[in-house]
Amino acid sequence: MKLNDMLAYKSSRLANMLSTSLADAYKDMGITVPQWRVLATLGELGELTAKAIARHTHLDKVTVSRAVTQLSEKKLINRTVSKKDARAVDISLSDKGKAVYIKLVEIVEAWQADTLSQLSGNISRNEYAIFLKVMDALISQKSTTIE
Amino acid sequence: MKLNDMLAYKSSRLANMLSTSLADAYKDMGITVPQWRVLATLGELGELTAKAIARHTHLDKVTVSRAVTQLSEKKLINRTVSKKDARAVDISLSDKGKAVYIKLVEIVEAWQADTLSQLSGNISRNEYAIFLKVMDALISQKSTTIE
DNA sequence: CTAAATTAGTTACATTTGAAACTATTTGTA
DNA sequence: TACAAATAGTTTCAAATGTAACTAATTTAG
Repeated sequence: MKLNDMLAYKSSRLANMLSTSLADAYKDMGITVPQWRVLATLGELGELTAKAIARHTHLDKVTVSRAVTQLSEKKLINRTVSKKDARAVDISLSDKGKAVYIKLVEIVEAWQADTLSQLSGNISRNEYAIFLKVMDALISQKSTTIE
Repeated sequence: MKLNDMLAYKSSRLANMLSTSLADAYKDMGITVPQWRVLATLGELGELTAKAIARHTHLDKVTVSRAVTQLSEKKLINRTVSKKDARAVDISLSDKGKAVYIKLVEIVEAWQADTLSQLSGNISRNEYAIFLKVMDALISQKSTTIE
């Protein structure tokens, strides 16, 4: 078996390339990957605790804590101690954060549409759908095995 | 668009899970991911310079340099200054390195076979082939764009 | 009710990683 | 030839990331 046929190697290479390519598209906004995942989660789900964000983004709680601190320094989120549990912090997008989130989603959607359209010569819509299905199957297999 | 529908996010999650799962399978051997990639390349292609290893593994040259140093300390590889170019180092597997490589390939193949067999309830052979094809198409798209 | 165990989040520390600077050698060019 | 530019590989430094230890609050068991 050759390195290029190894599933873990190939998917790690793909992920690196996609992440780099996408991060390039939004690097002007001064947002890191963990920060983007936190913003995306808050934009999608509204007010959440740090723990809930970690669960949804699959980021480490330390990484979330740091991203939240950084986003707070940029005034993109609001943090208030939870009424129900004084250990927890309720986190939500500020108005400025909402604007950044909307802009980021536009960028990500454009990047993704562009990526897919460049694929369309070689890969059909149906093949791409199968690709997503296999990814999901692998993710759910490994998440029940490991997590 | 939701986080879970984002291609870069999903593929990064998949790569993390696969890498972790596989690295778990060979962690007893005390080999790191970069070390494994170097061993796999030398096992596949024979004697190479560090630069050639970096090109084939898509690892940074610094990462290769360090992995090579570590593998040399473990006596898994031989390094000799190249006859043709005194700046370059020819690197090849030692006998001990070959034995470790063979063992590692067994482990990786078993892991991969197991991963695929667990998939077989939901995903057909053909669907899996399409998955690989789309991965390759994405990788080659982004490698011409970026690298 | 109270003490032990658990939980949310942060901080401290060690490890990994890559960019930039550096050394030694080779190549290209006048 | 000789000197500038390029190249192979290493080392140094700073940034990112995760583990473990920690603080403060909550839950659970007796």
